[in-house]
Amino acid sequence: MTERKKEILALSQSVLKEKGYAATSVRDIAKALDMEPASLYSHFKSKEDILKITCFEMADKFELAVKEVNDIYFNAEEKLRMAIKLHVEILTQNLDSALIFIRDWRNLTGTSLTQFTAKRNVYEAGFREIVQTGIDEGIFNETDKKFAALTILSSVNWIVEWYKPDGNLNAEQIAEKLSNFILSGLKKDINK
Amino acid sequence: MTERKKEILALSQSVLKEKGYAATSVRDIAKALDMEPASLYSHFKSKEDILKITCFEMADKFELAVKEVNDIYFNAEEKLRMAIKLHVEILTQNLDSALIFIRDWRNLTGTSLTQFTAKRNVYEAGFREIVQTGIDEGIFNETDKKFAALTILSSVNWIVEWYKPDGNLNAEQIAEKLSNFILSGLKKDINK
DNA sequence: ATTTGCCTAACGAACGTTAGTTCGTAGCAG
DNA sequence: CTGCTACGAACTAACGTTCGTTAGGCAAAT
Repeated sequence: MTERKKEILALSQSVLKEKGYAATSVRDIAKALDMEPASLYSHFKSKEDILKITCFEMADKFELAVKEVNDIYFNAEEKLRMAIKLHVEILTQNLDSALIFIRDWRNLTGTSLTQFTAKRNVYEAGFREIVQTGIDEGIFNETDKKFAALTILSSVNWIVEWYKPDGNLNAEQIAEKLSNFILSGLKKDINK
Repeated sequence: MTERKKEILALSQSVLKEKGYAATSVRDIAKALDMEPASLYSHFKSKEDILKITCFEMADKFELAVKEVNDIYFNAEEKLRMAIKLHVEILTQNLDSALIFIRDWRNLTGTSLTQFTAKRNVYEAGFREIVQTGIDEGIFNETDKKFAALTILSSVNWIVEWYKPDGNLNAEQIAEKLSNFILSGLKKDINK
């Protein structure tokens, strides 16, 4: 991928995140890039190509992160905290792509869609494995693993909806808050 | 709203939930209804009209629910459990509309968009108030209220992505699992 | 001399929407 | 009960616009 292509991709993503993939036209993207719509096709095969690259780049990052966490040995709590931290870092360092990845992947078609959901399932399975480790170690409540993994991911993913890079919380602080919340919940431990 | 209009609205929603508002054409909807695209305009002013009605009907339901919970006196934990239960019930009883409400509201334009986000803020404020009550009563951890409310709402809303009406969990069971998770987290209380 | 990056021009298809019309039926007057 | 009226709900046809995309050319960089 040439520098120019990366540049155009990044700018395209910042346009796509605004109104969503389906509601954004190739002409919208071109206008933001101050070029003609047709010129985009010197770099990308199609509009969907942009979506595909975006979604798969993000999916790869997440997949890699969760594999990394599950390979290294830690106890389950450390694993989960690390997975959440990496996840939040990926999200906040790629806010535009992340939003598109989370919100617009459904607009993929054909084999791209199939392959994407497969990748996504791998990632979710990685999270479930972490939860399972915790249950095995006896430090997590016995709970529906799938349910827990989905609930964790949903709370983490939602941050793309409200996170502002210039806000008063950085990625690490958000990750820690989230980890505490997910691990210990809202209720005070009165025995502490 | 006539019976026929309700019928058409419901069927339109079941079409819209599939590919999302922006990616669904008036012709898609008409085809599912086995009628001509133009005929839809006997019932709705525009495509956006369908989205508007859907979003505001749902917003009204949620707004009403959280008001109800905050008016009646309970302790904070009961309040939160009740709010989550009502929220899950509304979601699961209106799965199509709920998905559109959560995913597609951004496609609203002009004053509809303004009014919608205002309604949504009212609802979120209601949740924050519940969290605040818990902090005041000393049973919830002191935490960023906004952060907590958003995290709670995100985990609850995500169920529209995976909930299947014929699955092995009904709305009440989901609500209870979610409440337990949100209140106590994943970590076992070893002092119990 | 070839490649790269963008251009102009235009294609056919699909888009949301409107105008005007037809058809069945409910309500009512004779 | 019949005949007239009004209206709701659908139709056909088409509108102007926007869509994603392609073909082919041109100028600068390699």
